[in-house]
Amino acid sequence: MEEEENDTQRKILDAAQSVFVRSGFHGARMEEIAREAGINKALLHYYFRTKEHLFQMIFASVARRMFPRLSGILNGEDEIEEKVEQVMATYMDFLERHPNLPGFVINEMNRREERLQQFVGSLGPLRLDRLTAQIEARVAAGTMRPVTTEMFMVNLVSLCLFPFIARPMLGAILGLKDERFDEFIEQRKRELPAFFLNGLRP
Amino acid sequence: MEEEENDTQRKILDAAQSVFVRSGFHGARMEEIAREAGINKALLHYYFRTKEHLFQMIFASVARRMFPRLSGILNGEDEIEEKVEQVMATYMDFLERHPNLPGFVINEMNRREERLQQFVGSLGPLRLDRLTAQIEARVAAGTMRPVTTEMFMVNLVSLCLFPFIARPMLGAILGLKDERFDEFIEQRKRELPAFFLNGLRP
DNA sequence: CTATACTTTAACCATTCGGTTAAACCGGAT
DNA sequence: ATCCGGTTTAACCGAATGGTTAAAGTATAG
Repeated sequence: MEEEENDTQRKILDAAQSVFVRSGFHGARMEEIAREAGINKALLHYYFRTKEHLFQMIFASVARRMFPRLSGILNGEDEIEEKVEQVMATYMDFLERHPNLPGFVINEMNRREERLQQFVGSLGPLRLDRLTAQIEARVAAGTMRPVTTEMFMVNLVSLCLFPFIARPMLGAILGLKDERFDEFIEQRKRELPAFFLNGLRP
Repeated sequence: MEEEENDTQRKILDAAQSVFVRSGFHGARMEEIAREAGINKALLHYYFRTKEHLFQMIFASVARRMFPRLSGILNGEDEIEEKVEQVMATYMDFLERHPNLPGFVINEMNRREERLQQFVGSLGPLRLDRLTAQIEARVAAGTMRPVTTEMFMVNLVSLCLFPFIARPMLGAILGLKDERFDEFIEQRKRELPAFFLNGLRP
């Protein structure tokens, strides 16, 4: 009785995500998805009519997971220092487990404007008023240099996300491959909050 | 007599870069490149035998321009503060003029390992020993918190590059579109060096 | 038993796309 | 006049690919 959302469908979605993320929409082959799901093309189309349709499922699902629980932390009651530490830890832990989701999402968004809507739609509403209030209070008190919430957020996300998006490039330029890269990330997790918070001191 | 490297060839390369950067290797269509160059498919293959061949030209050329003159500045004689300001200014000016080159390069590198070689080959040798010496001196003097040259570089590049790579995403999340985005970047150019340098204070 | 949903097999269609070919055209250099 | 490289036109090829179809097998629930 349709218990657990159907095993085959699950296998298809997993395979599709793997292939789409690895190859992008244009590079992905339906045949490959079928093979990786352990089924055949006919059944694939039986479940998901078109490539476009399947892709949209995957994209929405991946986009939804791109910022895991950060919104809650950022608009919570903790002090800024606490928030920054928690967000960075949470986010980089997540990225270590899913290192190539962001590159996929960002790239597909660059290619087709329509995906923007899907992306926005998949996001919970981003409420940052409490964070903004905290920042403004600090600035007014002179304990933080003037900074907009936008700038704050972009810096935060840049520092977390970029190394994963550009991983092969960093590998090539700085010789950060595999284990070296993992070490690098571990070190980064330790240093980044202090670096970021320090940068905001007046 | 073969004056200026051939006009048609130039037009083809320009069109190819435009299309490849916009659509990626798999998304790009030879027909479209021909059209955008104002010629036809036959002539396109007359100049560049295969899509792969044409792509490699473009990729190498674009990769070569991805870090314009940063190496020279970073290993120069100036003080670190001066270097950081110059690098950020130079780089972000460049990125304002070529906002989508990095996304293209990084993405293609993510898709096919072989491109790493091409990328590395297109880079001048990256010498950072003088910068490293400066950092170490500062750290030893207690005027800078301990940081590796790698971490220094990744932070620097992250903060400059990421907003351009993720431009549509930032547009969607933070409402930074077009003019707003340009303003944002201008503001960023002013604030970023101080933020970065400040982050390294002990 | 039988209806129904799931699954396989295998062939097939239409389109797209990279790439080729052949013929003719054109302009400038010799 | 002729030669030649660049250029166009237009047709064509072959492979890959998204998608369809028909027929048959399997399982399970009623």
